Amino acid sequence: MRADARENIRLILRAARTVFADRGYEVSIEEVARRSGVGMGTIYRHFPNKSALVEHVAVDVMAEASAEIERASAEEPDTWAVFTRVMRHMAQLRSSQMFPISRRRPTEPGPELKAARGALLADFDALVARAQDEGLLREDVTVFDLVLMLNSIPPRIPDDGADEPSADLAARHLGVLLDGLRAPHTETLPAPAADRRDIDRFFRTRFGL
Amino acid sequence: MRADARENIRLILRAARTVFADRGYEVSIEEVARRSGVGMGTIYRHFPNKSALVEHVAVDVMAEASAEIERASAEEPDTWAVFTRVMRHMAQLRSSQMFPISRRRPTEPGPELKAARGALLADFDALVARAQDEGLLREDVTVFDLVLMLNSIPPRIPDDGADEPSADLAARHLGVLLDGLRAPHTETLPAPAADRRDIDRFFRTRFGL
Amino acid sequence: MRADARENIRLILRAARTVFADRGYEVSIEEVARRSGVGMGTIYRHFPNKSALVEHVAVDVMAEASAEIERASAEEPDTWAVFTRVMRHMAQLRSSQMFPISRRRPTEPGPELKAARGALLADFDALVARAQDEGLLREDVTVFDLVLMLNSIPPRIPDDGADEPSADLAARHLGVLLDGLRAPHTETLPAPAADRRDIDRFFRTRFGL
Amino acid sequence: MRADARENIRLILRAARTVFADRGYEVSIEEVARRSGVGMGTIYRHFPNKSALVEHVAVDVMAEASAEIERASAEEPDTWAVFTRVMRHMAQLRSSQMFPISRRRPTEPGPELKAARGALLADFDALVARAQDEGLLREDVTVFDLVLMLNSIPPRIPDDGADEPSADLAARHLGVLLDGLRAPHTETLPAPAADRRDIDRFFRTRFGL
DNA sequence: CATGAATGAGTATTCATTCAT
DNA sequence: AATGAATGAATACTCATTCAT
Repeated sequence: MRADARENIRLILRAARTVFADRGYEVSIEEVARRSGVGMGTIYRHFPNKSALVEHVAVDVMAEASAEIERASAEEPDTWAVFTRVMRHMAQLRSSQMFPISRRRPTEPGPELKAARGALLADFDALVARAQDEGLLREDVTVFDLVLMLNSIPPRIPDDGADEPSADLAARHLGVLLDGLRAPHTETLPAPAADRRDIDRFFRTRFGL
Repeated sequence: MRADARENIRLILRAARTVFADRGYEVSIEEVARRSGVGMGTIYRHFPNKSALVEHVAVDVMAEASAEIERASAEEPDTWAVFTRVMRHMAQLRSSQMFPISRRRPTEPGPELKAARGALLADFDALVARAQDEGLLREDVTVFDLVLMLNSIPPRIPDDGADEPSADLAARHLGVLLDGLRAPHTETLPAPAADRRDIDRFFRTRFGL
Repeated sequence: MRADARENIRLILRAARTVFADRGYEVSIEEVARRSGVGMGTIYRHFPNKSALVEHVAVDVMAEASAEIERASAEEPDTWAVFTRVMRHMAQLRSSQMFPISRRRPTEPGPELKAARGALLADFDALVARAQDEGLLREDVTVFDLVLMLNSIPPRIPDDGADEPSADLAARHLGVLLDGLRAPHTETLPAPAADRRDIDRFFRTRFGL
Repeated sequence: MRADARENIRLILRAARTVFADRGYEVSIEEVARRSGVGMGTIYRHFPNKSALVEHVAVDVMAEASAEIERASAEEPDTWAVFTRVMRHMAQLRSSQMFPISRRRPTEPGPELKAARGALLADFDALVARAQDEGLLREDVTVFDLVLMLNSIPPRIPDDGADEPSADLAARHLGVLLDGLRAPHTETLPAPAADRRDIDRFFRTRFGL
């Protein structure tokens, strides 16, 4: 692969991540191309279709999240500190990109996405189990709940000049969630209706991918 | 107004509410028509354009939420019981419809929507203040935080026959949130970056309306 | 036929004539109904479709034109005075309605229209021949030229309050035409490419009917 | 700009001019695309909307008319010859395209259109004034009358195979008009109801643009 | 390889016509 | 007989994807 091609892929992925975060998965490929500084055709050379681009961004974000779990586990002495740091990191990755929502007809995710997702879920689940074992995290939540919660944190809205009052909202939202997740708890959660064995189906119905 | 016309409006609003909840604001009018059992033209007879239909649904939902605040306040002896009941109700109204999200160019909301929204915010804010005064609800959240939180609760995904494992997720999510909202709390929230005086702008940037 | 039905037909035709004149043949039936003060269904009770309504208006106007030819011939001593009076009358009937222009797929005109058109053409042709025989009207124009000319006179544009500068334009246009039609003349006209035997086809391609 | 794109623009404009002339401004973009031999999307790549396409065609035609005024003024020795040549040229440009008629809600014309229209009116007005000063053209007509007259000349109707008897009609119509415009004259025209200072308004109410 | 022009299926909206009230 | 609500075909416009330059 030529150096400029590799560089273009980098540019595309960086722009896509930003623009998907700012304006959602529904932005046109032309917009992504404009922000990348490359032509539309270049995007299609490297990604067979729009879903593939979205998937690639998602895979990158998931890999970063996995890495952060590992890093935090190594660096933080306290399991709750690891957990909150990971949660904050994932929230900052702009969760709406991590598990991109599209109401369109869902597509079957590619193997890379499945792999990255599986790895992330496994890593995250291990952390969750550890925090629960230590009595820090309430017992009645699962990694699936957490993924949905992270995904629900409102994305930053890009300020178009004026005083955009949104920068803090995500952090405040996350703070409340963390307090709610800490053991012990008062509210009793209804039991999960089903166990979440069919991960793919869960994500496919929840998200576009 | 003829009886059948009134009935059709009811059918349209009911179908629109469901289909918007299930598949988002981006569904085509044709789909709404199909699910209503009426023709597309019938929808356009009663609603000048798609935005008007969305607004009408949103106004209905908000009015119901306002009514529920009043009803719960009258019926429940305990302020926290009022609060949780209202939160549960609003979550069940499928919050994603209450404040419909669209990433498209936002349109200026009509006066009915502004009125319903203003009324709901005022009613809800009074309840929030009461709960905070009584030391039940953490002091550092505002009605805007709550609106965003409600809106973030994952919508029910329609089960297409198979074992849809989502029915419980919303309730679980809300349970965690409620625990996080209860005073006292551990996490310190960052101060709001700005006060939310420009309600219209807040909603316009956050949601499509 | 009930008296109210007959009255409704009158109302419809009157409104249709005005609104077609003001806003063209493309106005919706709903608009015609609104201006008539009757329901859309009533129009369709009396006229099988929109073309039929247009035809009926056209037939009425043509009949009036025929009547005016007869009346003017009886009242005016001078043939040129007859001719100009008829031309002015037909221009005032708002020629664009007399032969309504529609660029849509032309429909086969009904027998009434053909009859009224044939009668008018015959009457008008007789007048033209008389004026030409007396050396008043240039020899090289035919009744078909005149019909097209009348039809080309710009309709009055309804003034929406402001100072509409159009009231006089039609009269000025007609004045120039009449001077151009008077014998003798300077310009030599190209010979007609074909004789106009297929009257129906001529009108069908020229106009919508 | 790529060569094929430039070629496509040329094809589109040529087809649009013809099809607008033949069937009016109301033809669908799909029809224009079919006749151009390009896809609909290609038209929208080059023209943001239908009005822009219509305007572009109109601007082209007006520019050609302006050029013809200049050319004729340079080449013809006699002012009346210049005038008739220009009139014939403008009639052949198919006046219905020069000032496109649409009964739909008029749109504000773009700056290019206003400029081209203003330039053409100025050039034409100078010629009219010259012809009137030399006593060749009747004094009581204005450039606005002439524009409307040109616009009233019936467009060529495309012959769909059969013997279309219309090729000569426009020339005959114009001949009569020219005779009517030549000084001296017999008919007295009513004074203009208003002077035509608001050119934009005049065109906007008369035409669609 | 990169570019961006071309394509055409999909969507919101209008309106002639039908039909239940 | 009158009404106006219901229908759905037609049309402007968008955007994912293909392909000529």
